[in-house]
Amino acid sequence: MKLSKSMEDYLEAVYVIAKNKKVVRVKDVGAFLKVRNPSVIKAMRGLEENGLVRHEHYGYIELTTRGAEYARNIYDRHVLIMNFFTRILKVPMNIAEEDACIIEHYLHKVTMSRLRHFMKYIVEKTDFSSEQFDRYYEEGAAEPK
Amino acid sequence: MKLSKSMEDYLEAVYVIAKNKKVVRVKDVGAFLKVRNPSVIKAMRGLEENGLVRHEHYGYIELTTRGAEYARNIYDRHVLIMNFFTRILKVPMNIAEEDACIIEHYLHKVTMSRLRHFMKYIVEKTDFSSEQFDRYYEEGAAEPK
DNA sequence: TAACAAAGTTAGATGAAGATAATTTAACGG
DNA sequence: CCGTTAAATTATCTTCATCTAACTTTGTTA
Repeated sequence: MKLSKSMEDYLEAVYVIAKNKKVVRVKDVGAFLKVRNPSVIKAMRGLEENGLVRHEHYGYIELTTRGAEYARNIYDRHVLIMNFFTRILKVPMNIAEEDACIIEHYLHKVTMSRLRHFMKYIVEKTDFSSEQFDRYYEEGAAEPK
Repeated sequence: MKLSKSMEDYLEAVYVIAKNKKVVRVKDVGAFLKVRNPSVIKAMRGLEENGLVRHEHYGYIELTTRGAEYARNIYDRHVLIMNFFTRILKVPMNIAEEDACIIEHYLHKVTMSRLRHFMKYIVEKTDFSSEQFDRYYEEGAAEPK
């Protein structure tokens, strides 16, 4: 089963909030994703129909086992992409976060796998240095392409 | 002015088709993007309102100067991302193409700039070898993470 | 314990992006 | 120069993801 980007966002939000807050409420998800409550409700209904969350009427939101698996998968992608952007490319945090939030939903499994290995490889098997690259970038960024 | 992903796709399609075909027609764009003619018409109207294309009734589609600039920008992103995926990560063509088609619309200018410089840096200033990485990947891909 | 505030829910509207079906135009061959 | 066909266009519908406004429930507290 493959969710839409939007539904994946809601699922991931529940996952992330649950990691820090014990219980997850509609308004937490809304605040996290910057959407209104009715949007959250509707999304939770969709996720519930797919057996990914439980949502008690006027109550808490919880991930099912399957939901947690799916969410962890998305979140791992998020972290991997973030690491590539911030540790290798040295993109500023806030920009990396924005970019990761979107493309985490779209990159092919194969691309993710190769990216994961690439990061390991470049650190362990080459003389690449992110600090040196950063200096190189700062010097050359004026005349790009 | 920032177009939606969908509108950028249409604009880029016109640009790419125009590079190989002299004239661009509604059905060419439809075939390229795998959408029906009415969707193309509606999109062209939108691009026209933004001064990015000209579309004669029952006639050809052309980019304006501004449209060509915008389209070239998207296309350059596409090529850059494709190069990263295929030449560095060694992701198979068809997968790289799919991924690039989507994320080209979302990556921040800064991220693109850093990626561009990174590719230059890694090739010119480190001992990274894509062939060697490919071997490393094939050996290690069985036990990921 | 009544009532009030905050959170949740429902109903219904909007806008984007696509589709189908029906109509109109263009253009070419007999 | 007329008719056929392919392409373009219009009108209308669907789905998705959001919103606002109005209502209900819950839980706290005076």
